[in-house]
Amino acid sequence: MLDKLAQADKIGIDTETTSLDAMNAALVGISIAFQAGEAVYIPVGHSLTAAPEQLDLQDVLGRLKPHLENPALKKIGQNLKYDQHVFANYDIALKGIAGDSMLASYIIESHLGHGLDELSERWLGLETITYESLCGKGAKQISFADVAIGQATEYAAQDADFALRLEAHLRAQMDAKQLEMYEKMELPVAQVLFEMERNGVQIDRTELARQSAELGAELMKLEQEAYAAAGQPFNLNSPKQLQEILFDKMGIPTKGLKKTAKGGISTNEAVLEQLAPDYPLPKIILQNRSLAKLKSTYTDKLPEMISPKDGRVHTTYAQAVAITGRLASNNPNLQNIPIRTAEGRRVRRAFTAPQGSVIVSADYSQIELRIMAHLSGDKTLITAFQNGEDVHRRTAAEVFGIAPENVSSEQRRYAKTINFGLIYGMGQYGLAKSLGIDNISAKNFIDRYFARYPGVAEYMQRTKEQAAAQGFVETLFGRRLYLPDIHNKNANARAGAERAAINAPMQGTASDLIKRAMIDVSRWLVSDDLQSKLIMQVHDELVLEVVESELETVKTMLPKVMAEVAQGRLNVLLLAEVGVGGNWDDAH
DNA sequence: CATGTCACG
DNA sequence: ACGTACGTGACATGA
Repeated sequence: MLDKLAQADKIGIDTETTSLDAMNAALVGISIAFQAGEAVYIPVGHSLTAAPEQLDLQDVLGRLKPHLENPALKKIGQNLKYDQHVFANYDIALKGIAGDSMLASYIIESHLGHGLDELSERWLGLETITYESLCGKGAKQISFADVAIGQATEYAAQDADFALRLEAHLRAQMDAKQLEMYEKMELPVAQVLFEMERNGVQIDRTELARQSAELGAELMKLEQEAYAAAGQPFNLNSPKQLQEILFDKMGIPTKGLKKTAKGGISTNEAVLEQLAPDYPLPKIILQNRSLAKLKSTYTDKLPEMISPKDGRVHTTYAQAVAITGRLASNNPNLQNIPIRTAEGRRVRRAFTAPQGSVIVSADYSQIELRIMAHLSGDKTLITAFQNGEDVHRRTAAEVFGIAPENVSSEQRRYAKTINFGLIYGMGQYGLAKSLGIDNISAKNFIDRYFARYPGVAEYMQRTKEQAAAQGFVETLFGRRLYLPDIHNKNANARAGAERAAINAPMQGTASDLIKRAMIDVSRWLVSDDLQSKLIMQVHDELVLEVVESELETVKTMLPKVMAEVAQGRLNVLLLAEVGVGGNWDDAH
């Protein structure tokens, strides 16, 4: 096999491990495919009962390392970022990553599944051996290390083989733009994500423990208050029990209250806010919900996720989940850390930089609105951005027919709501609700908006028509977003697809742009030999850990690099705003 | 495993 | 009669 490896210029590769958590996974075996239908499996970590005879792990890795680290030997796999972490756990830097079947599928059909089993069936018509068929599922699942060598070999070798075949097949389906997105955007981004995941972020455990204790005390008080208001104890965290207390026991009228999908009366925030002026319990529940969320999801949970190896938290970025091209973050999700309320925001004080470093955050200013200005070609909107105006104020001035300096704060708020709402395809109903005005006024307001911004109205219309005619819309860089429901005979589903069609090019183009920024920032840090590192991405924001000696350089260069990613492709400027601090809150 | 709820951009 | 602004992930409950 080593002889073959020395001759090969491209291989399929896959690892079998003890865990889905890549940075803590131990190797069980490695499979390598040389061509369609030809692959080997090297067991190195099976239990003795599963594989009585195995080569020595360190010996195997020592012999493979030069090949794995050889950038000239092309590696193809399924979600190679995972395998890259596994190899990195053994001090092997996987090089020459030239293709990834998961990312290839994502480029072609972001709205469908990208699992290897599913792809093999869909594209190659090949039935796969499933992981579950070998290891079972749920509580009774066994470790891959305990799978007998015969079965393990079939399974593992097949995965490397199918990934190799699939990647070639999918690559051949791409047009020139898609191929460019794949090779120049998604594959390089995967490398940046690998680095960011590996870097992790330092979390102050003591700070979170303090907050947990405070929240715990507050929650105890609220619990007692709730029991008193309800006249009996109950589980505040149970929507079912709460519903019984409010609408059966207390007999609160349910007329006009929102229902859940299953037809019960909802106890969500909007409903409780509605009831709060008339009853004490809803207000208590609202406070309880907000604090309980902070405690269970953030202040209690994040410390559990700190790696004992380096005292840092390592998220996993999912690159092929969101149909618009956005990333998603999980285990833990670092893209939904609270910011909107003061109590929630405190969680960010626990995201810290080590001694001698600071947190630097840079976020794109109104990137989706700028993209709307570009895509619609609307002169007024574009001019406002080019002149660095306050766009919401300008919108208010246009729509209310007054001078910008005479716009009241309420008028500006209206304009801001409509500017953002349009990005999501909001209608008069939604606008009326979020502004607290009636439908007719909302309709009026929208009409005036479109009269002042005819380019935007045309864009909305054009996008819907394109979606209906082609079944997909595109981002500025040619990422395709399919809308299967655009011809659904259910009017609600169809309307939903139309709103998605309007939103997708804006959200998707913004995603493309920040992905380019991540690639460029990463290359700049390497080429300028800086120690500063990317540690998080939150859709329109990049967060870095910056050594103090590099702070001035980063403060100057980071927004510059981020603003230049669209060079020549957008008819509006991009602006990135930088903040610095000892923690993520202060960096905002 | 489904449901309801709520955190983010 | 229903739903009504797009895209995500995580938690607690309860069947």
